[in-house]
Amino acid sequence: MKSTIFDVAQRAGVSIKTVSRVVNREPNVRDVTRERVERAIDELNYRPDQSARNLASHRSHLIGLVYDDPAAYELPSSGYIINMQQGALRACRSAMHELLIHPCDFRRKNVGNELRAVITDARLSGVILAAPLSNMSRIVRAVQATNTPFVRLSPGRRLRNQLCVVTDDQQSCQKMTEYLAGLGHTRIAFVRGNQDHAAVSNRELGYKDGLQASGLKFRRSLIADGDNSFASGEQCAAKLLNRKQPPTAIFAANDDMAAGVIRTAARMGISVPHELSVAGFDDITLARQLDPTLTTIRQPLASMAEKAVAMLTGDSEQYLCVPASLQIRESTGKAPAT
Amino acid sequence: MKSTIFDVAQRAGVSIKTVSRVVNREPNVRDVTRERVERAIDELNYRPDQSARNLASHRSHLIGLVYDDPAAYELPSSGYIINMQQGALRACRSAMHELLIHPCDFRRKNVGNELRAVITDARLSGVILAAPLSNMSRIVRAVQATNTPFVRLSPGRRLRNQLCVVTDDQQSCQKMTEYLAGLGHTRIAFVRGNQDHAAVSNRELGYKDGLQASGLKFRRSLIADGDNSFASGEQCAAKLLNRKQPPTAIFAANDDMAAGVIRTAARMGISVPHELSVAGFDDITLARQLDPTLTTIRQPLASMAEKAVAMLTGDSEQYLCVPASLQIRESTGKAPAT
DNA sequence: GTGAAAGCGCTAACAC
DNA sequence: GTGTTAGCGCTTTCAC
Repeated sequence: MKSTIFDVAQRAGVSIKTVSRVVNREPNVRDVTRERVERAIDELNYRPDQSARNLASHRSHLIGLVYDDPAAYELPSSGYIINMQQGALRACRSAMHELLIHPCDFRRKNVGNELRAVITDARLSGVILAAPLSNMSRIVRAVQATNTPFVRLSPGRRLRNQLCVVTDDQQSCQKMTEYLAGLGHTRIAFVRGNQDHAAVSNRELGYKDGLQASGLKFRRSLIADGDNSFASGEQCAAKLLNRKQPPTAIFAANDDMAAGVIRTAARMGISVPHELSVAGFDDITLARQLDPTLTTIRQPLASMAEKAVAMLTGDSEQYLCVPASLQIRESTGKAPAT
Repeated sequence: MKSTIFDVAQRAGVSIKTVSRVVNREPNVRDVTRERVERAIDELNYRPDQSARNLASHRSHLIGLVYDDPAAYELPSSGYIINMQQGALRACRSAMHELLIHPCDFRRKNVGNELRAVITDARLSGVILAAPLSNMSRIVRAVQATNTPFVRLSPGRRLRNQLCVVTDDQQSCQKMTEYLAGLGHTRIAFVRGNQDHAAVSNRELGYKDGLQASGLKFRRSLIADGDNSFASGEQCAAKLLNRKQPPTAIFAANDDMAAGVIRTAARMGISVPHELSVAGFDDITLARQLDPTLTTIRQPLASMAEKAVAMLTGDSEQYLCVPASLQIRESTGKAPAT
């Protein structure tokens, strides 16, 4: 029924090693021979057995995608994960690898051991560590201990000799801030995200850069502390908008919080964007479903994951930055006339 | 470095076959022997090599989760997928299997062959086919052709001799309709979903059952045709609400469309739930973020996927129905006084 | 209850 | 350029 490398060799009149060479695209095969083998492969509908190949080669052709477990809390970040998966899958397919997903709750005591177990048990040939796990030393060390190549996604800050793929959080946030300033806003507030997530922290730096580049003064009172959740966005908005001198623009470090800001504004009878401009970061699906639709920064997660897989399966790059892009929609507009 | 079954056998003073028996929980091992082997395993930190085990046993310990590729179109169904993945992963872990995800665009010409290739190449030991792929005969046949055990999720209608896991779409929709009728609504509209998706069609049947059970007459004019998308929900709502006798309640076949209904109502200045009640199906994350929060039916996707994996890895059941549950929130209320 | 031996289908190392 | 041979680390079969 299922044909093996022997069947192919026999039919093509060559040795199994030659078949192996053809299958693995190794050199040292004459074109005629190669064609003959390929014909035999087609005729027999031969497909190499992965288990046998893995066993003999000590490699698994499996890439692990490790990310914060969404089951651990209530969060709408599913789009984030799906995007990564899509990018990673795309790259895996073209590199003849498979993808193993591994959501993982960093709050658990034993994550380190569990991670090590998964990686070694499955003999993963590479691991992708998504943010915010990528900036948690406990997690990174566990992966490192397995001696498996790994790349970190948005680790916040770069470490030498470690593969990583990032986006330009800081610069794109500077651009967004400058864009808001360009609309005439002078009191631009910023809603911080969860400080566990290093890349998100970088967004605040970009906000400050943007203020400076626009000749605006940074005011501590225009900063609010959120935790990346919708609810925290609502709370921060309430706090900011109840000030004697409320901001005319609020820039949130992620879209969920920005959505919370819009909701609170609506409840307070503040019209977006006429009285208040709101911007976010991520470009989750919700951004286009909100009313008004949300101006935000699109994080190229799928490309980032794709590049990460490529790093593990061939590309020799060590560090890659995939630029984010401003998505201007309905939630931002000219500053209201005083 | 990495220890093998030989190392364990040597240390325990037994043959490798006995170690194998212990590892695989096979019978015919004396307790003393078993303990001795287990101690050796611990001491050596032995973990069986999956590739070797798969090669020798002709099984892969891999379950494939196949679902409609979200990249194929613009859809916020990521929560749907994440939920399935979570359930499937949970069951895989307890059954010592791994999960391979495989988003797949059924609109492509070659899906059948691609699917066959993935399944046979990876030697999957089982496949889970999510809706709506589970009710597409082209897809089902392709999976069938591989002779790999598979279970269908929400296939719309049951087929004999085929494993499947469903939820009670029809009954829960009847309950929702009865609930709305119980609030005094007499003109309850229904927004149909995509007819490609058989299980979604069953929801309309439940709506009709509910009307009947409540003594209400079915009116063709209170049915609108959506396609599961947010935008189609908006359009259907506009159509329904512009009638001379508009409905006082709209029940949409999924949450995305229900969200579109709420949006349109807001734009038309119709207050939800005071002038209009709105209900959905699925209980996606968005349901709790809408304003007002959405009354809906929670589809137990994670459990369904979990049971599906269990069917493939041990459980001998053929058919399983996991009940859905009403989630009453802010978007439904008493019918307005005439 | 336990063990010996024969593969599983491939890759790696080296010979030719 | 191509073939030979020896494993990879397990499970299976069957003998004891």
